[in-house]
Amino acid sequence: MTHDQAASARIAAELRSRIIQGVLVPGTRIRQEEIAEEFGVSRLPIRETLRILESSGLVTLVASTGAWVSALDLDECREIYLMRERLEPLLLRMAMPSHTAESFIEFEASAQRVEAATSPGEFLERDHAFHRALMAGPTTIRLHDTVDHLWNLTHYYRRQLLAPNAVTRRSRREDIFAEHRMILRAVIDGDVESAEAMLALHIRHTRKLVELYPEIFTHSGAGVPRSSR
Amino acid sequence: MTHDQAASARIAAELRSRIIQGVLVPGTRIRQEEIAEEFGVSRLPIRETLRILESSGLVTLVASTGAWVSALDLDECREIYLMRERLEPLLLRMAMPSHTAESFIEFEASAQRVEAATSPGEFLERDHAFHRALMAGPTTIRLHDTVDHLWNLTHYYRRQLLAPNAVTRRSRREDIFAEHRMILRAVIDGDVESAEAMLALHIRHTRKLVELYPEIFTHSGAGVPRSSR
DNA sequence: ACTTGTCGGATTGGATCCAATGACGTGCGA
DNA sequence: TCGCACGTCATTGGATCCAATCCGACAAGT
Repeated sequence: MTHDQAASARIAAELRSRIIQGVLVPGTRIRQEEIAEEFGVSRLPIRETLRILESSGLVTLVASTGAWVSALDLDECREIYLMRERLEPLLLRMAMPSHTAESFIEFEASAQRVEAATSPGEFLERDHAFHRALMAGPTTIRLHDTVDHLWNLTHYYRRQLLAPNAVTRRSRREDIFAEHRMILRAVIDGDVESAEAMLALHIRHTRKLVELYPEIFTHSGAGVPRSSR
Repeated sequence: MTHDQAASARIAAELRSRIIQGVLVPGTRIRQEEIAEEFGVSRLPIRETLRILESSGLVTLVASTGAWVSALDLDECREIYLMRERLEPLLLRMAMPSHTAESFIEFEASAQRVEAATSPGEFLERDHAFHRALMAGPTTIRLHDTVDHLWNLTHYYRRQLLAPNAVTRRSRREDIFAEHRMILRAVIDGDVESAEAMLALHIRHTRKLVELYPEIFTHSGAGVPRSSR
């Protein structure tokens, strides 16, 4: 079939993936023609793609000038974490009624996979999978999208936090595992209040860690337009 | 100047305004050519406009088929209210440190204007202004945008709730005023915890009211594609 | 030497034109 | 009379072409 979905949406998904995986570093310029050539389409769908990414905050575009991968500063990152501290517990609460005994087994396995991760990339991937599994509910599309969106916005910096510095990785690693187990325990017990509180604390701890390493927000490129949305 | 901002963004803002003001009813189809002709531009910027509105959930577009103003059902509306119950108190908390004595005076005046509103449209307008004023902070762009977005998504239904039925309007009116005053009192006292709790309760009460009148979600148009995001 | 004005290339924004897909209506057959 | 298939038509999706804007370099003047 010629287009199982619109080209703009498909390319937007691909670019989003590159941005959150750090292939496209915040601050780098995006030239329409370059992307168009790579995907073998005209510039037109690319323009639509950039509008989509802009309205979700991943790309900052200046009229008649160009598009850049949005960069966050520490305050914005903190703000996003604060939002996650409020929203993810809510999402977890709404997902919990639909969990079953089979879900719990899968959650345990997922938590095990996080602990068995050997590389930062693997860890990030599996950690995200664990959180997504816990909060996967049938009837919360918008909330789920919002949470996913917030996660995407900070994914690059989370990776920065883990990748270069073995110290931050070591010190926090065991804490994260313990927190995961406590969240999982509360979920299995059906204790909504504990699960919410523990998940909020989990995110809060990560935020505190981010605030300890503000140097990950110093992008070398000086002329990077800041995000406007 | 030929374009102080991009045409797609300008038209997106206009259409958004029409949707939240109820000029464009949820479920109505949007034909690109029609809009293009009205604004005196080609279909191209309209396409970008629709992508923008889609990614913010106001418009649902089906590949090669068309675009419709997104319609909510009761569950989605409840979900959005639950998100607001979590996020708006956070935004209020973050805004409070920047408030001054002059702000307080303006808040009082704004609350008075809400109570003096004579028509449903006026009431909605002033109520929104009051909430926005309370939560206007300098350093919370993304949170503010998210809250504003959630507000937009339910604006039409809030209007529906007030407009036709004098009973719901009467019964809740005094409660709303009282809650506004209690929130304002807490804000002026600098009591963050009370302000957060009271605002959450305020939103919760409105949600409960919405849940009492599910008939506002019965859109006559049968073939309306549901929102996917 | 530094600032300022101007010119040129590169890049984005928009309009028109063409192809492809989905929907609706009609006609044929059971 | 009802159901299915086919053909036409309206509408969307994409490509190419043209105009407007912005950035950088070069040159001239102070």
